[in-house]
Amino acid sequence: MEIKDQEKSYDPAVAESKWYAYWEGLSLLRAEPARPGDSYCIVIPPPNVTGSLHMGHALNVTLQDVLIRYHRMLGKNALWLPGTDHAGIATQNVVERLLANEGVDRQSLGREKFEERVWKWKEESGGVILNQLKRLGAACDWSRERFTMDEGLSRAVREAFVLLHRKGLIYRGRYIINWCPRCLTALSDLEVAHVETKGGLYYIRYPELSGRRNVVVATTRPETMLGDTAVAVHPKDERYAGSIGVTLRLPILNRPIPLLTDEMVDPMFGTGAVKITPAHDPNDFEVGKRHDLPAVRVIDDAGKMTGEAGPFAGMDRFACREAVLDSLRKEGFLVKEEQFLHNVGHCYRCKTVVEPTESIQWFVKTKPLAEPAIRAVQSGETRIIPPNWERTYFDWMENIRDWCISRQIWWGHRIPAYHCLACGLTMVEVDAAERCSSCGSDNLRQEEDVLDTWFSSALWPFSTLGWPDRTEDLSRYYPTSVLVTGFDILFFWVARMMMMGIEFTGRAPFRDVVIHALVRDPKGEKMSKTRGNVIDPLDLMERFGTDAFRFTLLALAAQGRDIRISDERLEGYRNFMNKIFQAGRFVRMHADDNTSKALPSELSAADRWILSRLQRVIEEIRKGIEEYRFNEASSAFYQFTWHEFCDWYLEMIKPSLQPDAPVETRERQRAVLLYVFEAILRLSHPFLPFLTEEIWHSLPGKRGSILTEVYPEADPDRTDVDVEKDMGHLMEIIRAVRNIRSELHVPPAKRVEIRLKGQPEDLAFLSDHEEIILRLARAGKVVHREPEYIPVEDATAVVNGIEVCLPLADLIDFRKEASRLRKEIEKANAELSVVCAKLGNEKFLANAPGDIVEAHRIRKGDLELKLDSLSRNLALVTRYLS
RNA sequence: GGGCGGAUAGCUCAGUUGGUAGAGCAUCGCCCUUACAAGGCGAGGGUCACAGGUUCAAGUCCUGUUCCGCCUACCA
Repeated sequence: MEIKDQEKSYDPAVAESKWYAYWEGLSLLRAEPARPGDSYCIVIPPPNVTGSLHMGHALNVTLQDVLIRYHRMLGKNALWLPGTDHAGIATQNVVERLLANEGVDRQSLGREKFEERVWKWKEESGGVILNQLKRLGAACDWSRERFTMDEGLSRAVREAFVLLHRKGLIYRGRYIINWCPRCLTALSDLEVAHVETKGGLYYIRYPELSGRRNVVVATTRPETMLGDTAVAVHPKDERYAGSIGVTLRLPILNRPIPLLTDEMVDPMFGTGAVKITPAHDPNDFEVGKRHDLPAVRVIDDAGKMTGEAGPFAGMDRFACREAVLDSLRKEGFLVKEEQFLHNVGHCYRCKTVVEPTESIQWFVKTKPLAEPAIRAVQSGETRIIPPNWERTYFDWMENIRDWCISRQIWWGHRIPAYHCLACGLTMVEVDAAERCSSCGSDNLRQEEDVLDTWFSSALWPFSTLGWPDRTEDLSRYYPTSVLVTGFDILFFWVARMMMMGIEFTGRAPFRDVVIHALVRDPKGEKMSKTRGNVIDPLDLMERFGTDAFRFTLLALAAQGRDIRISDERLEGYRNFMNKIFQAGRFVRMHADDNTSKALPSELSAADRWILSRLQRVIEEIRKGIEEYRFNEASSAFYQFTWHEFCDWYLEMIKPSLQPDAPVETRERQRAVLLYVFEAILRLSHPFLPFLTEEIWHSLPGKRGSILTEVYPEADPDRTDVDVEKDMGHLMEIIRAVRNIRSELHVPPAKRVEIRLKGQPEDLAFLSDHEEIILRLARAGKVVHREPEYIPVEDATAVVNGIEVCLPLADLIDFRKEASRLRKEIEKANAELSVVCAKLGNEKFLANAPGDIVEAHRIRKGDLELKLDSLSRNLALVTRYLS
């Protein structure tokens, strides 16, 4: 596995095609509970089996992969457990569509055949996304892959259901729920998406039976009037005081209904009178219960009007709305129509308008489960990151309502309840019941409904580890270390895992919950199929390489902010990948099998400088990863690798790598070079798994996978403040010379002389490292001048009290030089006045900390010195001009 | 209705105990210098949305305003 050196630039396809198989082949991704090390565990948010990789997955998975690889390199016993979710309604819809293409519907196929068909589909197409995760580099332990409907997890679901039922935390009853007339199932409150919709507000006159007076009600859904069984007003509403208790006549159907009072009514809205439809409105349902009103279902499961709707029976609910309005208009009952903006609930899977409907369903009683889940976050047992999501979590948990968990679909965990057809008893059992425990009849029928997909998802962090069995994995890896997820499923999933995790294991399922951003298109719009602005991660990986793609996501992953992905950004990081690759080539040109792996004891200033910088960047990167500030970690790495290691360090050490350098110097230099570069690769392996593995194997020496290397640790003894300062000055001098050369258009080939003027002690370090200045500033020689030296025909700059003079009499355009100096003076003056203003302020001197004041004083001195030199030099130049 | 977030260089965004405003891309010069033109070197560009306040000192803390997102809610 060698890189061909004739390749001029990095070709990601080559590296990406081989290394994943290599890791898998060596079982490097497999976790072993028996191995030592603190455990570090992540369970993947299981993608839907119907899914294919989108940007959200890519970001989510990249973050987790960074964490897993990082902690593995730290020596932790790391497990990343992958899997997929059966995604009840979504999957059923997909397969139903396939069947429709064949001209078959699920009813005619029958439940059993249909389920077989879905399983078959799952086996054939369900694995697509997992292979896509591999392309991303996800270092998951595939030997532990799970599926929410595999045998173990299904048993966990039944077990959980039974335990909750025994505790009275699952119940069955007739309530109003959200019904999707297209999916033909109940939905939980969360599965209803509210969409602001323009509609009408219709005022309808309900006459008193006596005929003397009328009550006018306002409604957005006139068709439901057919199911009205009362009209309600607020008890303190004086407008209706005289009418309370009278009987009204429901228009069209002419049904007598009472006028009653209820606190729920807002007297300020509409007319202050509300029509009550207990069968089709959650509020009305409650009112109906309080007043013992009949509930009349006028809309059936498919959204068609029932026989109760009289003349409208069989009509679609929306057609009926118009028909009812027509009828009311004709008969003079419609007194007013207004435009009205309100929220309409839609099925989150198929976007059909949801119909609130009264029916018999199963529910989880959530309050008792929510309380400990709230406490777990309050106490810090689980941390939510960034913490501003805590409030959202608390708000939802504190106002939680019971969770409707039964679904009238076929694909999912069938509820483990058995109805006795003989005596009517319902039994809830983990294993299929054979006889009625009350009457002994064997005429039992299992509940037809299946569970909400999110019920099994709620068990995911422990069911995947073997629960309800007390497995080795469970005790080793639970509670898990971190959950990485998007905020869109905070309630659907995170909150419920918290509740169930604590209920069944006694412990919150995660140490940390990391909430990351949404990935948007370059214009900042949410990607969606209907908008047609979906960016395919696989396409980006193809075009820019997986590592560049991952690095882009990481660099943009600032906490609490959405990500806009764009080609420009990817290009930049693709170039960075190539930069690292080229640096690898450079290292390979010099280091060989004989190069020492240990750092030599004797180190040049440049070596000590890069090593010192390396310690700092190691700390920054580690801190960034540990605090989930991936953008900070990646940008620290970028900055160091490109602009310090490549731009400065490599350039500085080139001479000592040349054949004419003394052998010992060369060998020492090679050792340091290899050492630092290896550190760079190890540091970035969690970000750039393919590139680093590729280069790692190309370096001299026999090597295993970089995946199993130790992550660099900062060594405080290698940080060297002095050398950082000295080298900083040296670099500034070089920059100053380059600036002058560039501004004055000195020909690149011109070897200028550099005269450094200053106090001997300030010049000492520079004179020791003249060769670096010569090389990087393209100088012919460096000469030191006493402070008394007067640069008559020189271009000049001032850096840290040292005057940099370039004798360029023959080359200088003195007008340009004068304007360059004026610009410098202007800048320095502006800054000086700010600094002086502060130092002249007594309150500043009295209140600001000593080190700040001192820093200002030093700054002032520097600026004055600089101004002094600059203006003197300007005077010289202008004299020359005239 | 409630909550959360955003407004900083032409564009996209960093900026965590308040202490001299940063990056990438784009722009403008110069350069094929033997790792890299997917490159190197240099440069220009910001009254940090607006108005107040706290402080010696505010992009950073507080209050209010405007505009833009998102989440949530049983006003028919």
